[in-house]
Amino acid sequence: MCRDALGAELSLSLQRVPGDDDAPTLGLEAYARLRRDLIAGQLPPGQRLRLRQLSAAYGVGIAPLREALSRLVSEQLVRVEGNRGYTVAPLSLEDLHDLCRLRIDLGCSALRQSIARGDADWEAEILAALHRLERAPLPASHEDRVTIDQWEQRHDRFHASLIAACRSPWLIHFCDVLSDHFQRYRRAVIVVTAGSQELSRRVREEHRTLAEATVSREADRAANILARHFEGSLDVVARNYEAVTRSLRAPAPADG
Amino acid sequence: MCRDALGAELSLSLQRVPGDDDAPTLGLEAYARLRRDLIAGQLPPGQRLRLRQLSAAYGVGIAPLREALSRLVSEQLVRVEGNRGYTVAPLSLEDLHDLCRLRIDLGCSALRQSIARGDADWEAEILAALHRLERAPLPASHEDRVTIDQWEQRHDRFHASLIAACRSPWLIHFCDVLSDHFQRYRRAVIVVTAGSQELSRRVREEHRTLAEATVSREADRAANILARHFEGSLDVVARNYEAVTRSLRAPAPADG
DNA sequence: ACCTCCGAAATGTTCGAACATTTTCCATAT
DNA sequence: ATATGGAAAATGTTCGAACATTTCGGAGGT
Repeated sequence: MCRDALGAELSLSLQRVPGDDDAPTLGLEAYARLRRDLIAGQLPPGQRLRLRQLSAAYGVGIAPLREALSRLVSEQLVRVEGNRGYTVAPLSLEDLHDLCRLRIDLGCSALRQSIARGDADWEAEILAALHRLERAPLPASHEDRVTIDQWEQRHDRFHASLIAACRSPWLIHFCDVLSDHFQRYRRAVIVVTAGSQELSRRVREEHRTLAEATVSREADRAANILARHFEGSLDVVARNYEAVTRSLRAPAPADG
Repeated sequence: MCRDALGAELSLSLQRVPGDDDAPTLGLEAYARLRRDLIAGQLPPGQRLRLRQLSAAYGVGIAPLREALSRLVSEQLVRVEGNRGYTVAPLSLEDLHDLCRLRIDLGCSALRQSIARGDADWEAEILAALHRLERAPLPASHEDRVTIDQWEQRHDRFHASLIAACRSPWLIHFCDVLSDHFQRYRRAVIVVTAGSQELSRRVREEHRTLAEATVSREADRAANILARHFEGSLDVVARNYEAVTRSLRAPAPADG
């Protein structure tokens, strides 16, 4: 009986339940890993993605790699040219501004709908996500990927919780897309935000008041805070982005 | 000299110019063909996409097929489950309503921006697209794919021309996504629209006044017409969709 | 009659090699 | 020196076979 029970348990743990979607194929794993590295900026914009090189780096064959890259092409994180391979999608100031304008539009719309339709569980999730975000340490350096990853994950989750009750899967999807793309720009400058006491204090305050206004159903105020929060992020990122590209375009005037 | 010139011309026509992106790989061709068939409803919602079967039908190997399907997964036209293959994404009434609500929101927003920023070329394109749409014959039957394809193509192009000047690539992209998905629902009932004199006359009138209001820069009126045009399409499709699924769910009450 | 187990068939996944295209680079001619 | 042509290398693409997983169906037991 003991052996039978053990056997049953074993087969159960190996079996796949109907709603299971962990899907442990190499193609899907490669997709997740590439996506993470793309958004985190580990693979620099414009860089060519040579297949044999990627294959060695990620330890998977070319077939699952191409599958993963194909999905990323549709997500606009990767570009493809027939017979000339894949490259990391470039960043640009125009794209950044377009991204942010729409993020404000869609985000505020989603937030208003969420406020109109959310229940107590939705409110609870927001407060929980806010708490986790506030407890996440700010990264001290560009190299500290673990801390950056954790902060970004909790930040994403907080913003996702705000609009989770809007009952529009497509709207949530589009907000996610924009959020992921914006993260590529933000990752480059997160250390700046973290380095400035003034700035990080302001951002924390914005998150707090945003959660407060949302949970207390003040739609206009919440939407306003969200819009200004996004505008503020754009400001920081754009300022820094300009500085970076300027230094790349022109030779350094003083210390060259 | 004659031979040299001929040779030069030949090599030129075979060579690829820098900005060329026709990309004649099997993977990209399969992607385009599958996408067309998915949107046109040739591959019914929910149907399993067996690889060897598709491979035979489309005359390409499994590798390029998986590439194509992976892209379609990201576009939400196909679903994938690890180790259990691909299926055509299902349709649902909830999805249809979500789709249309957002189509109205984003479409009107894009139209307003387009009206604010468009130039004379943009106006000309709208009038040209409207003309082509009005000259497209309406399909007489469900089987008449050539006519349906042509009408849908011109209809898409007309709506695209309206928002082309909004200067927001992301907004245009999202509108395209929604438009493609909505087309899956509309295709099923286009014959109904075409069959009703009353309905097709009304739709034509809507397109005409929409173009007129847009070109004469009456933003409020144009946005209003567009919203009601989308609502009207939703109505026709939803009514028909309900009828179809009802007849599938319940046995026919009279002639069973 | 129902359930469980197990093997066979079907199907999805991955690899390595073969093939095609693009890119690089060097020899040659102007 | 610069431009041209074309081999050689690098890279992208595709195929067919091998491998893994899932699904189907029947044998055996309760």
